[in-house]
Amino acid sequence: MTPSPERRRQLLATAAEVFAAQGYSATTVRRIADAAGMLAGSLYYHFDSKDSIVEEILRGFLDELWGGYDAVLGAGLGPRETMQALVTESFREIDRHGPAVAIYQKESAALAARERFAFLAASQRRFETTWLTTLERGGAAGVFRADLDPRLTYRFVRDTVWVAASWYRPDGRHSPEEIARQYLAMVLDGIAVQASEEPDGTAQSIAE
Amino acid sequence: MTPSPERRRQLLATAAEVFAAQGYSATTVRRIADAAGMLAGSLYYHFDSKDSIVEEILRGFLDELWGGYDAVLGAGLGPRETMQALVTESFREIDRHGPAVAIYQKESAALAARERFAFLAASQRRFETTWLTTLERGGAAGVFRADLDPRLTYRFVRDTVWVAASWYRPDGRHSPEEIARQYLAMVLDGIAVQASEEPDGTAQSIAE
Amino acid sequence: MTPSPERRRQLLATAAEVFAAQGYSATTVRRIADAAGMLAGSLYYHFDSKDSIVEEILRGFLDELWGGYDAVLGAGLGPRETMQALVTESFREIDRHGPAVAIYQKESAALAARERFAFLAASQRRFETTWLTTLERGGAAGVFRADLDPRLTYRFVRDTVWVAASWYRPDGRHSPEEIARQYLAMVLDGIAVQASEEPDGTAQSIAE
Amino acid sequence: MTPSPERRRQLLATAAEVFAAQGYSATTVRRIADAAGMLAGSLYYHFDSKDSIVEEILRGFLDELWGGYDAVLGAGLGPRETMQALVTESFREIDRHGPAVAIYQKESAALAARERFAFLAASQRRFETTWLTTLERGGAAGVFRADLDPRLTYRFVRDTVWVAASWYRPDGRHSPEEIARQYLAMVLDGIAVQASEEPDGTAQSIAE
DNA sequence: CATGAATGAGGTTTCATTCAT
DNA sequence: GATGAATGAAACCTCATTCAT
Repeated sequence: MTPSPERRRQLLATAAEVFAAQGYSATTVRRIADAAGMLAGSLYYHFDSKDSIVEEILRGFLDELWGGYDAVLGAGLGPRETMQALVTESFREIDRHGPAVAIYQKESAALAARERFAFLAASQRRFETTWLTTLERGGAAGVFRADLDPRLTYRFVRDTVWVAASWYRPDGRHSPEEIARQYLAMVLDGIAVQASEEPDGTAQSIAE
Repeated sequence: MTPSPERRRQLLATAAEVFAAQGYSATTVRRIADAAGMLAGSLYYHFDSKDSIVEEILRGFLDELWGGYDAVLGAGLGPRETMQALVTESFREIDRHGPAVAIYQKESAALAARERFAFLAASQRRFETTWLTTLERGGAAGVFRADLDPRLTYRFVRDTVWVAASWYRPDGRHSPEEIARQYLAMVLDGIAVQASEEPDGTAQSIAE
Repeated sequence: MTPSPERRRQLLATAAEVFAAQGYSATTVRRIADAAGMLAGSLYYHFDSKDSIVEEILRGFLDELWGGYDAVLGAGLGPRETMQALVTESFREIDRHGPAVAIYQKESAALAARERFAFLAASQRRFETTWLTTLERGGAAGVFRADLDPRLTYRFVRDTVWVAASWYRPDGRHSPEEIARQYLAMVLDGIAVQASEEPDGTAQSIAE
Repeated sequence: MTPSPERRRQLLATAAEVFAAQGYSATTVRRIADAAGMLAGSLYYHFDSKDSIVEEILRGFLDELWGGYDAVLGAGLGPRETMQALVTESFREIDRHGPAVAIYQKESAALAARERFAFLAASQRRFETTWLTTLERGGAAGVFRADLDPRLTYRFVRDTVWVAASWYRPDGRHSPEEIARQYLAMVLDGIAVQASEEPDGTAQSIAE
């Protein structure tokens, strides 16, 4: 009836929600099965193990994300535009796969230590390189402040964006692009009123 | 239960480190005991349960933090100065009790749902009120931008600060006050070069 | 249940090989299905259960074996010739249904305790009677040594023959009759050089 | 009270009996625990896994056995005496650790395929070398028949001895040395009356 | 204070079996 | 005849917790 890959995707989505809500380790395989309307053992018809479920969730997320990032990085944009595009891309990913991003944010530090999840560590290194390069290019070009440690800035931007996955709800009133715009406004220009600033007053409340 | 509060504090510190590194649920009581150089069962001479260990860690953290926050809030500062003081206070707490903050950041969402940890939810509500009030005072006073949704800004600031606990190392080259200063520079003024800005070039690299 | 007895026989042969190689309990129904090129569930079109598969394998083996044994026992041979004929018959069975014999050898002790496999215990009793009678007839007739406990000799002969199923390969260089001949040479006359012996030098290497 | 290594040995002995009786795979960890008077989970205080239990049983058996074998092989005996000593040693091992030998006999073929049990395969190769060398020495010296394939003889002797572990009971009427003597009488001189033979009539019934 | 040994609940996983298609 | 998906029982194992010593 429903073709197999579709069922798999449903189950992965269900599992991702539970993992995101309870934490990977605190989530029992039975809770996932409950949420999917089946018995715990039945999950093993579709997946090898609990580990393989998160692995598939995280790989799917990273593959898609890097697809978007690579497109941005290959577009030959300036540093500020690159940053804007990367952040927008990230919020789109949060919009589409919020639970996967939340899992990534909360669990990858602990998981990355395990051989099976070495790809997480690899991806983290690529993130760092990507962002540092962009920030340093911006520093050299005079569009990003020179008085900030780029590694500190990198962590600031990285965490600030991903942590949004823990509260973002895709059914809110604003598109991911709109949220990205407001986030970028804060990250780039700060929340304080600047001497030269001309507030445009367009920002509105974002539903939780 | 026992006469030696110093041993207790050592054990709590050890437990906090393990919890912070592995996650609460993924940490076994035996791992804590290993790290403390004793057998798992021996921990129960000092503590009632695993839950009571995190509880004590988190209560200790929150008590200390609110001590500092209340002092700031009672000092009659302006919104910008209040914000600066709160963020500085937070980094001091990260400096002193990094693992506790990391646990709070990662686990409190899941724990808060349980009766025993209702104090976490209460504290979260107090956080929200405190920050929203400060941000709104700042908005009314014209020191914080009016074009940003305060609830979005609140989450942005909150996450941005606490998440630092996951990478901050107390043995780094900079004092928590210095890190707070740089963080505030980013949050308040952004990472982009502003038209009116006079970079002072004092920021330096912060060791991980 | 089904019209194709040939398919059934194929499946039984496949199952017997897997059981012989891995042991009955350690063999999963899925492994058998894999070896047969189908899914586990599909086996249940042909057989009622895993138990019924071994049962059929073992019954088939014992029926055929007793057919041969009964022919020998009814032929009115002397004890030494009876023994030679029984051993030869056994090696023919090993040749034709090696895996079934190996299963019988390894699993029948454990299976025989179960009601369903009572026929194994019955067959074992018949074996014992048959061999003991033959050996005792031979003792009385002076063709078998009188200084050996017949029950010990029985076990010696029985195990010595059946255990060969675990290494015998039907594609070796020697016919089962030839192997039986050499085995009988050892069992009857020993491996030591006898004072009166006239070695004929005909024995050759037997392929594994 | 009872010191730890002693408890361990008790548990291993209990486990060995159950494994020998039911087969490794068919034995549940709970059955072992039942036999030991504890709960299944409690076994894991003493052992890492079911696998590690058999491993320890088999290693213990092989270590002890090779201790005895090496002493024999280093004694500079002739081939016939070497064979007699090895068989006697084997029956002593069956006497002391019957269940371990039975497990070895029934399970080692299947287990040896697994990395963890590679030591079984190694030991099997050493067995083969040891026996083949002895048999060939005997063939060259004219004490073992030259008309038999040594590899066939090797299997015959090997199986014939070990398989006795499946019926031997240490509380029987005969010492292991006495059983070895009778077994050697059969293996060396056969069960048939030889032309030159002088039966001494000393052999008696051996209780099962 | 700490250990060694155990408990008991529950977790992940396996597996024979069923059944609609 | 076979598949795909699921069931349910039971397997192995983990782990917080207890307690006599």
